[in-house]
Amino acid sequence: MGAPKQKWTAEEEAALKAGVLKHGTGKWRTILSDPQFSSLLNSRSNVDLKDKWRNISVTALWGSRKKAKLALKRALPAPKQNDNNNNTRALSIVPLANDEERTNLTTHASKKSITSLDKIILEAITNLKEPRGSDRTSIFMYIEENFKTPPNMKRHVAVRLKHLSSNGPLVKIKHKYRFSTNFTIAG
Amino acid sequence: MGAPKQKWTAEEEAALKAGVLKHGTGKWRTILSDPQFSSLLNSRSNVDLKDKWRNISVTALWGSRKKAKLALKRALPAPKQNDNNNNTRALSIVPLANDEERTNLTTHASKKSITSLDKIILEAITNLKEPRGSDRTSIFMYIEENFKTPPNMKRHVAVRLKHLSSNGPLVKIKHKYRFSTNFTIAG
DNA sequence: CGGTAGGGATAGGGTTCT
DNA sequence: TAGAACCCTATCCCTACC
Repeated sequence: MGAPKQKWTAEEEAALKAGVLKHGTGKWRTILSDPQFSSLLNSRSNVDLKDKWRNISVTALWGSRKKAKLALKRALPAPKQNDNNNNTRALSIVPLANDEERTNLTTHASKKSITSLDKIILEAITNLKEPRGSDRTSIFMYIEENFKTPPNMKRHVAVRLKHLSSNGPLVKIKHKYRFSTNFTIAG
Repeated sequence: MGAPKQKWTAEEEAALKAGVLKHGTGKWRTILSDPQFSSLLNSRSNVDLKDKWRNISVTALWGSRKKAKLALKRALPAPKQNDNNNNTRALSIVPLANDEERTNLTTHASKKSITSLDKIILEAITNLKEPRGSDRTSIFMYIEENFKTPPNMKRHVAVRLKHLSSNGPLVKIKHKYRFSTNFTIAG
């Protein structure tokens, strides 16, 4: 606590961007030592520069999509399960177009253009990183956000969840104080 | 998502308080990993601990002053040091009522009904266990949380900090990249 | 040691639920 | 309106690797 967070000012951010343009990314100490920037960045360390640049990059990547998501979230106060589509044609789930984004966030799932549903479910649970496991709704939402899905995705996912937890790599967790059942990866 | 709010039990709260006294504030993951507390807190995340500690601190800090302060805070966008209480009557700081808790959890501070301010300051720094020392604000907060204080406590503490660090057992630490000064116990 | 990359933790503002 | 629980993410810290 001895240190309140030191928020980046617009000037500092501009200096960092200019520094990267001049010296390239990964040259944090060089940027700091450049007299052109050192006065503006004198309260930052090379590691601070690296972290801030990472943060700038991430928000730039996600910026547009995030706003759409937030708007959606506000429009739907209670996004109740509304799966009235009984279509039963085969599943074909493919990753969303902008793969650089996904690659940033996933550690192990790669850019295959077609992935099996079970793998997608495991990826969802892994990346959601919920300490007590993820429930079906969370898993649905993750998949919807990260893959192009057919209208009956939820039904298929529910079937696979049941299968994976009865004789596979998933474990059901029923919380003491909650109603929903969560799923985690066994081990 | 599919999860009603999980209210904190008294046991969990006690475990959290004990954990903070043992490891210091801001050591949420450490507290969670400590076998002394992990079983009691196993349904909480490190972020849950942080949030709960914030709630505890806020409600403990302000009994009656709360509303006035909040109003003030909203009125002043940049809340500069505003200690306009120039009262100079003597300090009388006493430990908070629930001494069983404090005594259970602190190793050396005992239940004296009156403790000298210098001792309280050392207790604060010791128990906060901040790796690079604690700044005045942290010390103030610790004292306000653990003792019943008069309105001009901060002024007196500031005076004693200056004294203790100029010719006593405290050492000032000035961080390379920051403005605030921290204090640690010399040795 | 000094430097960078990347994972992970924390702080503090916001939001939701009761 | 308020308080408690929870979410979001910029900032900061730790460790592995040169």
